[in-house]
Amino acid sequence: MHSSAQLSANTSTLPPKYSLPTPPLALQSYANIKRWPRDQDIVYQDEWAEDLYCVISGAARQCIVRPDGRRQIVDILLPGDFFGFTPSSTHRFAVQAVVEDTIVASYSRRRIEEMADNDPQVAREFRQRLYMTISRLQEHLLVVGTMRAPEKVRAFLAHLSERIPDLRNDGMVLPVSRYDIADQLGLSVETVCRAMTELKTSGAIHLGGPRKVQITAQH
Amino acid sequence: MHSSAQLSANTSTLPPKYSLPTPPLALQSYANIKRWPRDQDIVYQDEWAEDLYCVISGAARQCIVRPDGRRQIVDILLPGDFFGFTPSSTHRFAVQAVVEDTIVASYSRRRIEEMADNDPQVAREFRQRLYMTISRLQEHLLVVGTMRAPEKVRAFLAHLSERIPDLRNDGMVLPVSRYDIADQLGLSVETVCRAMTELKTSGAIHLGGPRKVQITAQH
DNA sequence: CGTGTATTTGAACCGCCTCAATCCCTGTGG
DNA sequence: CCACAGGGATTGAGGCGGTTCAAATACACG
Repeated sequence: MHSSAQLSANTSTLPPKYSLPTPPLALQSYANIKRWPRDQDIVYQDEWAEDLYCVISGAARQCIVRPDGRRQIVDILLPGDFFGFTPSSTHRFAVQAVVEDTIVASYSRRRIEEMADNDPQVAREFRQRLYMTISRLQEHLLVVGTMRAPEKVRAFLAHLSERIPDLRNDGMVLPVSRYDIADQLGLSVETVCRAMTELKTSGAIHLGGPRKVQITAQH
Repeated sequence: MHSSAQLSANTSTLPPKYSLPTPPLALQSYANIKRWPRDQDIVYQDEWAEDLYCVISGAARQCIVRPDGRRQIVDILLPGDFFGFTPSSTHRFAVQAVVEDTIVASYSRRRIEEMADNDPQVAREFRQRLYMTISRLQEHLLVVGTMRAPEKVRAFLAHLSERIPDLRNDGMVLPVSRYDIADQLGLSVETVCRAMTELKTSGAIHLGGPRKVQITAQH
């Protein structure tokens, strides 16, 4: 019954920057696992907020489409990332699978709250996740607010490479399209492309195909 | 001993959008209250993260100064807002008083965590605050990412007016300068000014002095 | 191998930034 | 009481970065 032992032991010692490696085992038995096709809505905009979610594998985007058609991505969600937090009774943002067969665990909000009430350790881990979400958002705000296009893209790639779990020696495979990058950074697709080639030319990154990026150690 | 009764009773019923009206009474006895002069650092960038904070009155900005001198404000903190959350062991961002005599309560992080462990109700309220912080950041990201200057300023004013506690009939008194607005929206001061006069001209807002703004109901 | 989508490149335009100057408001000292 | 100083706010002119529109290329899938 007391499930603390199953938790990844990293609530007092401080975890890596933006994500915890695994979904919380303590909640495993309550998880409702689903597999999602690409571009499918996992959470609809303004949907009633009954569940919380954790990405198991793949990737998702948390975004909103404004009346004028512009889309803003507020967060890219990778394995281990929770989403669905809201102070309101509905989800303000939609969440969509970015890659085919994205696997997501969902948990009854009410049940998670109950578990947190009964097990301080669960509550702690939960808070830890919330801290990381806040940290990620703030860091992203910094990028969107102060940088120019090539810098933005560089920072985006750097942050992503820190968070991507299966990082190969020859670089990473981008889970997202240029459009996704553009919509997250507040740029047009074209500008993202230009920034990308500029970074390649300047030697900041190496491109082995549009989705295969390696960040160069030095400038 | 059991302090739940003192809490503002709004953890299951859902609270207003971005802030809770009062600081949590349950923590009152542990609060370390301080008064801050304008522009003073309440939290230093990269300072060791031992405390959590709650604005009692006045206002504060959470920001960072980049190597190139550009400043980004990631959050404006008003009465009832908590700050100091971080998954790391240091504070990534500085927090400064925006208005003279800003009053801030600080709490030992460790002690708060202990209280949350012992009292589920405290933990719940705490999570609620975290949700609101996330919500505010996401909303802000939306503004910075998708809008153009006048729209940004308009949205900023709208959000602020929803959060400001002492809202007078003839509008609100801006706690922040044009520079603060600029640094939060990723604009230059001049552009903020131009946007401001444009909004005034178009009738979207009414200005009774630089710091006295009234948002017009229509358009 | 063809079709549709993603990515990349080019050219012209526009919004925002920079630089500069002026105005306004407040506080201070003569 | 007024002159002055200083910081915030505003307005103007010119340049640059990013957007938009258009087109070409690369790539994945049937």
